[in-house]
Amino acid sequence: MGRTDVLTLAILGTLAEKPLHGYEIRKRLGASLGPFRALSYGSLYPALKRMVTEGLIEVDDEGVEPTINRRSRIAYRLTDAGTAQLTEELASSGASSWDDDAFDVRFAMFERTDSATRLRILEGRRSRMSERLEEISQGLKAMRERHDLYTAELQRHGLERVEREVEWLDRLIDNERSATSGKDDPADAG
Amino acid sequence: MGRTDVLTLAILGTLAEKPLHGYEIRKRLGASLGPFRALSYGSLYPALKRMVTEGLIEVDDEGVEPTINRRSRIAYRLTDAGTAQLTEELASSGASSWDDDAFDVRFAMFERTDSATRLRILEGRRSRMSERLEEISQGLKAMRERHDLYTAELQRHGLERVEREVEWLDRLIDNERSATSGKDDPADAG
DNA sequence: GTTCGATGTATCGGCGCGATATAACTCTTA
DNA sequence: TAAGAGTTATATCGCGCCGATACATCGAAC
Repeated sequence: MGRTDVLTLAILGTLAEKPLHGYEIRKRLGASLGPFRALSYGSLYPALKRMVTEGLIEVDDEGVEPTINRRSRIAYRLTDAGTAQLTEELASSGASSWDDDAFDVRFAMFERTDSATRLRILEGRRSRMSERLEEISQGLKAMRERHDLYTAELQRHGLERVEREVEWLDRLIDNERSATSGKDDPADAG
Repeated sequence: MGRTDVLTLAILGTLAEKPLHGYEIRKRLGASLGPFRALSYGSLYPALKRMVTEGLIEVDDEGVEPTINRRSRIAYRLTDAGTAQLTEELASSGASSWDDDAFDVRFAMFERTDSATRLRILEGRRSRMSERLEEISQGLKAMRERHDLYTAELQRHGLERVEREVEWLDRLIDNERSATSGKDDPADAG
């Protein structure tokens, strides 16, 4: 039941490298997912507390540098349960993995994801985008008689954006496939 | 003070053409803004009620087709106050007009917006996108040493998307300018 | 004749955002 | 050395919107 939500997964993944405090978690997440649409403190701090009570993370007293009396900061580290949950989640690829937000978070963790799962997620996302393509084309065709230039233009632009993403995904899927069939090289996407 | 929020504006704009009931409003909005990310009923129905108490819209008993006993449906029409607010809002172009969601809604109503305001909104959006471009490039440069291929690829894709939007906006701005300097032709963007 | 999908209104829980408060540290500059 | 700004850092609170859900009717297919 308790399917890990995107926020929890993102924090788990960020904490996997090393123990960090809230502010730094947010910064790193912002760097991974893009500077805008970084998660808010109003979500982050309550989530951290929740995750402590759930036993996924715990306060890290050890790592405090003993320079002087440091400013108040609370570092968190993964517990065994947290590590286990992250591992399990990274190996999974449910339909929720290709939602808009979830996909980006999952993709940012691809380096820690096995190749087979990477491929499944990319294909799932691709299929989702194909559905959108179809839906938008449908709507665009249906509004044929309606003569609002700007609305149509907005649709066309949306359509193009999705088309671009499909192309991008195709490129990544190709790389993933050839890397798998060959050795175990990381994908060279550029 | 009471700056019209996006949801209210969208409903106001949809109702401007003719009186409609909730379900139909949602459908039309979905057709304008794209089939996915259509607004939910959990937002729509409460908003309609709120707008009635605010005097922006009112229940439309008149327009009921007298065929037989129609299914329960509640059509709404704009009041004078609602029409006034829409008109005022359509002529404005505050910074909120180039937020992600707001911009799409405003753009979808461009046919009812005067050319000068159209241009100001397009330029505002363009400037917003330029800032993002800068931010992402900055972040991409800063993560130079960090060697996570997938994270970098995600950033690059995000960057490309924003670049595309800037190009799109430039095209529209050009059209708008030449239309203004020439006659009063609607933009021919294709 | 009944099952299915679309039409239609409505509410409720809850999550996450944006705003805001607070405060200590750091770097500049007068 | 002291003021001031900018960054680092934690925390909470209200509120808006979404997703799920419930319920009911209609038209068409089978």
